[in-house]
Formats: sequence, C-alpha cells, structure tokens
Amino acid sequence: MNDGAQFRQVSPVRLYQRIVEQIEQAIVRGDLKPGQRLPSERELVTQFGASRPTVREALRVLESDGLVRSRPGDPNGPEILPFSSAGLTKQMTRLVQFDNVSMAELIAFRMILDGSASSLAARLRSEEELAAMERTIAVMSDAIEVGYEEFSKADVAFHEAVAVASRNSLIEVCNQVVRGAVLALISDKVAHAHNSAALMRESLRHHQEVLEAIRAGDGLAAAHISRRKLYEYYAGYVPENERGPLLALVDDEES
Amino acid sequence: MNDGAQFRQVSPVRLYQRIVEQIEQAIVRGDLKPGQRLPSERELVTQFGASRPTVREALRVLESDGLVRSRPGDPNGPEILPFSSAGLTKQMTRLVQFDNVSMAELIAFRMILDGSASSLAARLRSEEELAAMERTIAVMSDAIEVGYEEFSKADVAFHEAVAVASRNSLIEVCNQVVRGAVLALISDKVAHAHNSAALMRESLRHHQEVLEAIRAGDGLAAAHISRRKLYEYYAGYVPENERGPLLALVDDEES
DNA sequence: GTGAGCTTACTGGTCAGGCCAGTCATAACG
DNA sequence: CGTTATGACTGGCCTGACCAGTAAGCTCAC
Repeated sequence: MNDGAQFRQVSPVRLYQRIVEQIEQAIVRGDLKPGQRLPSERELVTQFGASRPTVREALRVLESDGLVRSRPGDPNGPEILPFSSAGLTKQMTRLVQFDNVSMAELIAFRMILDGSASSLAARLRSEEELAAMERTIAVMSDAIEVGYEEFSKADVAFHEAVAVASRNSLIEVCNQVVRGAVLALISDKVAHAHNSAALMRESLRHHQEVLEAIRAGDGLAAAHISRRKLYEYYAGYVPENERGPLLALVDDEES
Repeated sequence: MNDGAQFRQVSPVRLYQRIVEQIEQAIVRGDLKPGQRLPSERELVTQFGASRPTVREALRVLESDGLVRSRPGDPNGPEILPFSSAGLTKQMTRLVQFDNVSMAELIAFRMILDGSASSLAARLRSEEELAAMERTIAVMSDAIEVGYEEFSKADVAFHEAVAVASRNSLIEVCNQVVRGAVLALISDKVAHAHNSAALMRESLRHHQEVLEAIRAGDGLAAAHISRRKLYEYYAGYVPENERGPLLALVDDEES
C-alpha cells in the first residue's frame, strides 16, 4: 500500500454538470434567493461560455430538482424557487416503488414514524397545536356521516398535525411519503372495506385515545396506542408470515 | 360550488418530461432492468419523434436522478443503473443545507431510526446477523490503534449490520442517508474532536452494550442504549436550547 | 490457426444557428 | 386617461454538424 499518493476515482465531468454545480452552490450559499431570477438562457450562454443546448441541459436538471422554474416568454428569466420537499418525496417514492419494498416494511416504518411523532408531540406540543389536533378530530367525527373520502382526509390531517407538533420536519416529510405509498398500494381495497360507519367510529375512538395521551403529555402511551392502532388498521393487508416485525413494534413498550 | 365539473390545475408539460416519464415508468414497471441498455440517443430520437437535444435533456434528468448512466462511445447505449440511495441523500442534504432542517432534527431522526433498528434487530436477528455485528465490533476495537478514519468506517458498518438485521430496507436506507447528512455537516469538526483513543474506547463500549442487548433479545434496552449513545455522541453539536426533543427521545423508555 | 494490431462504424458531448409561440412593457391610439 | 397594438424579448424545439472516444471486426504477420 502506497500511502504517499492517494488517487481518487475520476469520472469525466460534463459541462452541464459544472453549470449545475455553480448555480446550485450560488443558491445554497444564498447568493440567489427564492424569487430572484436567473439571467436568460442566451445570457447564461455568454456567461458560462457554453452553447445553449448545454445550458438548457443544466436548467432542466435544476428544474427537475425543484430548484428553478422556467416559464416560456418570461422576460425576467428562470425563477429561483423556494425550497420544497417535493424532490425528497419523489426520491422516496422511487425507493418504495423501485426497491419493491413490501407492504409489511412500509407499515412497520409508518408505525415507527407515527409512534415517534406521537411520542414527541406529547412532550413538545403547544396549546395551539393541541387545539389543531382537536379540530381535525372534530372534523373526523362529522365526516363519519359524509363518507370515507372525507373521513380519510381528516384522518390524514390529524396525523399531519401530530407530525407538525413533533417539531421534526423529517418525520413530517417521511411520514407523508410513506403514508402516500401505503395508500397508493391499497386505496382500492380500503375504500370499500372501511366505508362503514362502525369502522370509522372505531378509528375515531383510537385517534381520540392518541390525542388524550398527547394532551396528558404521556409520550410512551401516545406512541404505543398510535402503533397499535396502525397495526390493527393495516394488519389485514399483510400476509400473516410477515407480521412479525409489526408485532414486535406493538409489543415494544410492553412487559 | 359546482360539483359537476372539476377542473384540475394544468401546467404545460414539456416534451422532455414526457420522455422522462416514459422511461421512468418502464424502469419502475420492470420492463427495463438494471444492467440493461437504452437505445442510443439517435435511436431514441426516432422512437420518441423528438430531436436530439430534447432527448438529451430527458437523459440528463434521468442521469441526475441516478436512474441511467451515459458513457461516451459506448456502443450499447445508456445503461440502466441499479437503485441507489444517492438521490435520496442528495435531496436530504439539500433539505438540511437550506436550513429548513436543523442539526437537532437530523440527530433526533437518527436516534429514532437507529433506536428502532436496534429494537427490531433484537427481536428478529439471526445468528449470522449477530455474528456480522460482532465482527464489526471487533474491527472497531482493532481500529482504535489505527485512527479515527478506520474506526469510523467500522462504526458505520456496525450500524449498517444492525439496520440489515431489522429486516426493513426503509430503515436501512433512511438511516444511511441521515447518517451521511450528519457526517457531511460535522465531518471536519468530528475528525479532530474524536481522534482520541479514550473517546473511541468509550464509543466502542457503548456499541458493545447495544450488541449485548440485541444478543439478549431485549429490544427495549437496545433502543434505549442506542439512543442515549447517539445523544451523548452528538449533543455537543446541537445548541443547548434545541436539545429538548433529543432528551425527550432519550427519556422515552424511562420512568 | 491464432494472436496482435489497425480500421471503421458507431457512440455520446458539444456547438452554431434558426424557427416558433408565448409574454410583457411600452408606445400609439381612442 | 384607459385601451389596444406592437415589438423586443423569453423559452421550447429543431436541424445539421464536428469531435473524441469506444469496441467490434477485420487484416495480417506469425
């Protein structure tokens, strides 16, 4: 082993990548703030000394990353966008679709995230956040009469409110993504299976229990109830021989 | 409100986006598997009925998403890549850099993931997986004499082994991503601060405790120790007034 | 027959220049 | 003073071309 000279793997860097890097760093550094505009493509061509197709390739990449947006005819040039988690969501959705993550894994992950969010929310929530959760519960209650569509929306809103109260945007984003992935996989079945007032009432009761624990500041109970609720709700969609990890999560705080 | 006709927001779809979509879906559907090749750019031009710059814009986007790779001169055309979490890491790093996510949130998320992984591993691990963890611990022990560089590598390998034993690839990938993001933020500081044998020995002892709990099948203890260890290791990098959520996670299983 | 070396037909990377449709500021008009 | 038409821009897309690589296949000496 020759420690004197360490060579790194080299990979040819395309022109468009250099352009992407420069603009990206300018945004990260704060030289370019959301709402500000980039020079026009033709202007960038002269600034970077590259051709228009090359500059455009760079802009397309930045655009697909959600950093800028080009509008045809806009005399101000491409716009720097405010940060959004859309890119993260896209990538995570890809992970789920691509890596053929199983239903069991998805739900296990959801139990972890939701449980942790509930636990943190129980300790950190403000009065306003608590009130927000209560409002979504009220909406759920009303929505039982309307139908599953409305009920599900309020359901999501509740979990969203809990995630916000956890004060952790990573939990918020990941939970949102995983929830979307789960729903995408079973939306057709769940719409029929759960479209009964009785089931919705039971779900509502579970949510109320979680809310109670959060109100009481009991993180342990909040996490536990949250996980158990998810298990009961979704276990039916998981083959029996794959339920081990889920049960492990439910039992986690017990004994 | 007119319920009869629901119009959705429309946004002009560029040609290159349609191409991206088609190829993306072909990959997700499994029609294109990793290792397989895309037709050459000029061939794609005829298949899609678009010009080469347009096709290239699509390829650049797919390339930046880590789905394909183009090599100049390769007669087989662009290659479909196996899934990689690089894109996720990039997006999450961006999320952090934009200051929407604080160091505290990152570490809190890491505590949640690592704790859950340890907990699940304690219940689900096979003998082989246990042996793999033991090996990484041994490597860590040896690496103390070598330096922080090696030690850190073995450290990562241990957490990776635990994540694998949790049987949940979402935990595995997310943990890996978050770990990378944390390290990217403090790598310069941590290399100096922790390059002492004493600190490494302490870290090693913590890891051994986690391993013990996993071996004993005690998920609760494994999660708790794992979280506490992370807290002690990283708390110094978090402003004091932001440590609340972290402490909440440490105390989670107590009392 | 077989291996080494060269040729060739491709590949992707980049460029120049052009056309079109859309947008917007402004100047001309009522 | 408000309205409308105009023109100078914008980005979206295309054609055609050149270059530097790669690798397969051919040639030719052994």
